[in-house]
Amino acid sequence: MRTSQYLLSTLKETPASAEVISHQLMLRAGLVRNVASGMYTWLPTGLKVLRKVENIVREEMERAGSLEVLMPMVQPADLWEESGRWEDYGPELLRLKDRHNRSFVLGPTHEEVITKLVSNEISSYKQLPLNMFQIQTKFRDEIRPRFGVMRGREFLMKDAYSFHLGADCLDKTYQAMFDAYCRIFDRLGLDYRPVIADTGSIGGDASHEFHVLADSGEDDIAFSDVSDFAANVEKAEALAPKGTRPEATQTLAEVSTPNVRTIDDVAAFFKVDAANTVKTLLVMGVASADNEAPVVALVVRGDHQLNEIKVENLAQVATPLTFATDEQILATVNCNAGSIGPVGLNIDVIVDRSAAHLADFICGANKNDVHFSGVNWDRDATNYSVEDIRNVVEGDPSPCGEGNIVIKRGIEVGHIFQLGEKYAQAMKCGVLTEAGKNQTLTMGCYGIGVSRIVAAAIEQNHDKYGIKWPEAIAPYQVAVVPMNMAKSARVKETAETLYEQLQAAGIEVIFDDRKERPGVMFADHELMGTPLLLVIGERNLDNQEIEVKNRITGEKSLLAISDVMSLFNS
RNA sequence: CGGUGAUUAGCGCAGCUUGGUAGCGCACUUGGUUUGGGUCCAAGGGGUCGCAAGUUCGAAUCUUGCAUCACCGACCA
Repeated sequence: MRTSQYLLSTLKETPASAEVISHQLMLRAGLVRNVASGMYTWLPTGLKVLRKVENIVREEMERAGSLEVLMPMVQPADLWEESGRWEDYGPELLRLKDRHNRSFVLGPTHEEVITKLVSNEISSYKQLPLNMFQIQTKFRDEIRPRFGVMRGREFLMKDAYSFHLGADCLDKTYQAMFDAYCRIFDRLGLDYRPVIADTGSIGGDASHEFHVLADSGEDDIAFSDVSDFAANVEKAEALAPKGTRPEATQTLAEVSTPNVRTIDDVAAFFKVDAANTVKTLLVMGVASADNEAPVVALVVRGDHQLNEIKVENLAQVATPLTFATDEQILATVNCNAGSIGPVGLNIDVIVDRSAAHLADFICGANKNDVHFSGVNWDRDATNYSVEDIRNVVEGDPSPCGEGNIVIKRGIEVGHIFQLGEKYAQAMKCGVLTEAGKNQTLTMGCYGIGVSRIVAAAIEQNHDKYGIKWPEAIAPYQVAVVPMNMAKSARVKETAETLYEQLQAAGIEVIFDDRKERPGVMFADHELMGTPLLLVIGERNLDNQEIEVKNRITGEKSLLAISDVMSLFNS
């Protein structure tokens, strides 16, 4: 490609709307342009990268035995009513009507369509297992699109769905997909981790997320500093502290604490670490048949955070998690939120494992402006149950039993689920077994955010000059950059010849034939991240040499013109 | 959806307090200059100041409403 015939569209200045580095660089390097909130046009350079990611994903999915299909982006509402998600999905599902006033949705995912397809096409166990994927535009009406294509409303996704007669068969495909995902991210040249995940709203049993590690990531991942263990912080189990609880050494004391409300206040007032205090949160419990919903107390150590997912999974607590209002708090404990404590509470009290391990701690006294010190479980506070209800923090023992927890940020680029029978059951998708009986199928589903990967790759591979593409997804492998070609006939001739040779060899080459100053050309190619620059100038032509510059390492070297093709022999 | 802020040339911004000819830098066009790291000089083109209503002789500027965009929280590839 010649730059003179290309849409380079590089920007010197950073558009103000771009927050994260990948978004800034994608705009500056001319990869994408914003059309509306969360919707982007892919320019030629960006599309080349997107297609490369797509092709790696496609190749590895096919290698793993998945069959490519293409389903419509617009789907009839009937299907969604059948699965129950017309009700469940909420406003993220963009609904529309056609000219006949029939309802449709813009597909945020394709479980309904594929399950319907399989239910129509497959009737015998002999046709199973079956695994199909597509690479297609999805639309989710995100509450808050941000970070460019990282969280767009319209985005390119690879989604795969597998169908099985039983859990064993699903396990095998799940493992095959897990392995395929590892190969995909290996080939893309990304630093990633598979992590144990919450199954979220899609529901189901086993689930792993694949995260690209980057400080700008939106998810917290908990790792073991020793083993391979990695889990989403929401999912990571917080183990009980080792050993038995220390003995009580202090007596219970009531202390007047005017204007001491927050944990920080309490710790400062008593001159203790927040870890020696507990906070007590009141949330709504599950209503029984004849009663209104009761209030339930949750107790965590002052330095810990409540994990809402873990709490919602408790039988006593209402879903979704709802905090008690100030009026309900007053009615229940007769004090303000800042002075609640577990001593003498006559409601359900659920204590986190770490909080339950404390002795001689400090908590609210259920009287305004009063706290207890020297509190001890069983002696002072009784009738409670102990559960894991907090987020893990750095330094906690790893749930795998080896090492301690380290927390890093990740960008979720892939997610695999074992769905179970949820959709197959709702949409009556079954086959006749060997015994001639109808059996509902078990499903798995496997997603990869293709457009998000492009942004994630940049987050992980850039410097102050611009993008440093991993070789596998660079839009061009090499740039031919002639110095002052307009004035030097032999520079021009050498550059043209090299360009033709490289093209003839099937190498993706961009030839900067603009009448620009060298600095402009260098800046543009470094911004766009082309891995290799061939610089042709009068300076080295006397020796029949050109300069080769490696974008990733920054190394420069001289090379005989006759040896240029040897750069690409691999 | 809640909280915050923004909207003036393709991009980045000033002007608004105190109403009176719409400006700067980058980009773009033309000519010259320069040519191994975003040259320099000169001349030019480009704006219903987000939309609507109101106040006023007169509104980018004041008032009200709406829209859009972005940031902080709850959702997800």
